[in-house]
Amino acid sequence: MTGPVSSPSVVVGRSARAAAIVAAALAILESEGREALTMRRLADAVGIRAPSLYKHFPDKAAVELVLIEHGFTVAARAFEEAIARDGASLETVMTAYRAVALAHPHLYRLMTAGPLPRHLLAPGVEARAAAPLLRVLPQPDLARAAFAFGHGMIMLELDARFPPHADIDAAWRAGTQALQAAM
Amino acid sequence: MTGPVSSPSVVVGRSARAAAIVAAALAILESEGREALTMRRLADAVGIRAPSLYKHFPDKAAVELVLIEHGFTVAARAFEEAIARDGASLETVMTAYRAVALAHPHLYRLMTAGPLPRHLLAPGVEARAAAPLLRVLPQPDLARAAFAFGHGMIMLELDARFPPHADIDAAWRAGTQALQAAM
DNA sequence: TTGACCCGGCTAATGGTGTTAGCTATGCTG
DNA sequence: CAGCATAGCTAACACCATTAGCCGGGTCAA
Repeated sequence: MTGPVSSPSVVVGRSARAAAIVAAALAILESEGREALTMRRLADAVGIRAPSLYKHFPDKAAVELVLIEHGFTVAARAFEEAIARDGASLETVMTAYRAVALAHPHLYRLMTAGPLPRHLLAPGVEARAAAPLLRVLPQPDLARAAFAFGHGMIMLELDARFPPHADIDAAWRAGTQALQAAM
Repeated sequence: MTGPVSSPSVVVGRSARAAAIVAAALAILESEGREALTMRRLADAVGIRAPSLYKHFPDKAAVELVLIEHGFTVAARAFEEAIARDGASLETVMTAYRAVALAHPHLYRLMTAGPLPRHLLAPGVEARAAAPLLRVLPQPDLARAAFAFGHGMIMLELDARFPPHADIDAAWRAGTQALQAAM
């Protein structure tokens, strides 16, 4: 089950049509996954023909890039709210990380699939999402280890790569506590 | 840089043609990545037409499955040799994990891309690759955390997701030591 | 020896993908 | 009012995995 489709936050400065395209793309992605997000399908959802999409975006990657930026913003907000609510601890951030990734699995996959075209990403978007983890875990090496741990856990959980009987909550706790203790 | 293309180990019981197809598929995958592995390209490499591949494999996923099994075997051997050489420690296994993944990045990506069709996998192949980690880290929850940490580190490194100045070796050490200390 | 059969090639074609070229209508602007 | 950019359209291209159907050659049995 995916969470409710939030309206895209990365729409400012775009034409109404472009914003509608992004909204439709996000809806398709979140409900049916990356494979379902084709240019024809997207055009259908907006009520135009596929080639007309290229009047608003240079290619499919450009649409996906906007979705990725949206994903970073959603994640950043989730981390910030979690810290405000539950305090600035590693456990808070890791719990929020898992929650937001599982609430938007297809978006999370898109965000982390393959190399990230950093030079095309709006500046600050990535840094804002990374900041909360660095705040609760200031040592850079340990922060990267924690990031990798969380990312790996999510991917393995999403891909059902753990054995069926595995206690995923316990694995999260064990890893988080190990990193916590190393601070 | 990918390592040298090892000859596929999962070829027993196949016709010579099928074995040649698997060998060519592995060569294409390891040298050019998953996108380059198309049925036409694969058929070209073997010297036949694409539809003729279907006389030997039901579909493309079946070819990829053999490559995945090969990857598990390669990884398992690497772990076993590392333990025999350097002793059964978590650090040994983690180092071997990273080494084998970086030596075969495209194969590693294929192995870990999306859900694993366990019911189609030859029995024991996955368990053999998982055994060394469970040996050096018997607590299941911590072992899963270590697996996730290693997998996450590899994916982030392969996708150049860490900032350019990041000390990836140090992050591996930090995470490994944290898990080690939690045993 | 001849017939049947199956194996492993082939060509042609289908429906999908992203994308480009080129036409046209609408509406804003000088 | 002329001109031009905008944003739609159809047709088409190259590629993808895959299927249908044909055919030659080898094997094996009668």
